[in-house]
Amino acid sequence: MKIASYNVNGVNGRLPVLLRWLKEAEPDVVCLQELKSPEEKLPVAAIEDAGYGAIWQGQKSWNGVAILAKDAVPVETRRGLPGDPDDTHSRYLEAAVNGILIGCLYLPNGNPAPGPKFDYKLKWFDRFIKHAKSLLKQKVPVVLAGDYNVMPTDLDVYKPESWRDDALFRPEVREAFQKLLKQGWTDAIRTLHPDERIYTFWDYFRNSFARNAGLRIDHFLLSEELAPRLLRAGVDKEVRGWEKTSDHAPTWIELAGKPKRKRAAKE
DNA sequence: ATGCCCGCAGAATGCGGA
Repeated sequence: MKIASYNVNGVNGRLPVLLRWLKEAEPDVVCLQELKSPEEKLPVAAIEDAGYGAIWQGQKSWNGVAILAKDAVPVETRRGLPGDPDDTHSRYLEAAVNGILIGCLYLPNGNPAPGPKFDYKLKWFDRFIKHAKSLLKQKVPVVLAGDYNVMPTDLDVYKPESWRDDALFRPEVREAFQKLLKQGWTDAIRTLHPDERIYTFWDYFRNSFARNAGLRIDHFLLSEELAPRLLRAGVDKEVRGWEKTSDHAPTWIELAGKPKRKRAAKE
């Protein structure tokens, strides 16, 4: 079973890239972030035609998350993080698919730091940590997948020195990430590739992708019930080189155990 | 120290991204 996460940076402008990647990569579950689309403009039919059931949390202009499931409809368990009824950002969706609880998140960027946006990031992170703990207590297979906007260690940044004061790398957010791991979550990519430089994002400036000046900010955290099933993890880096592509590349994990699929309609 | 390159909203630039 293959579960992917992809910050598409505008789901409508990116639809050809997304559809091509879905066809080539054939993920069973996909967490999307940064849809940047109001509810009424979400490309629901195109995703269904590609063979995916989906649940969506859109928002005009910014944010937005979705969970896609091949030949299945995700069973929604939560929409939005608990802890702040005034939070209007579309950044968290949760659903059960094939016996796995999927949390799809788009953690706030937080720049410039310090400032109100960084404060919002830290508060959101704190709410996320609390919710993650409540999920662990359920003792079920859980994956928290998405754009965390955090590089956990120096190994996750092409040039750590120049990112020290950035909202994605400041000590407060790296500590928050470590706090999550200490609850018992497994960072899937880093666990399988402990010493490898792996990036999931290359910004549009400065010819970053050609220079491989990247960041690892898209992560999969696995609960203790799910971690033993982890087989492989990787980044579909070539997608970052396509025309009209996102600044993130699709990132994925493979778990032991096939999803129950409906039989194909034709041979 | 700032812009670079992008998408979006919506009609020009401003905002947000990371």
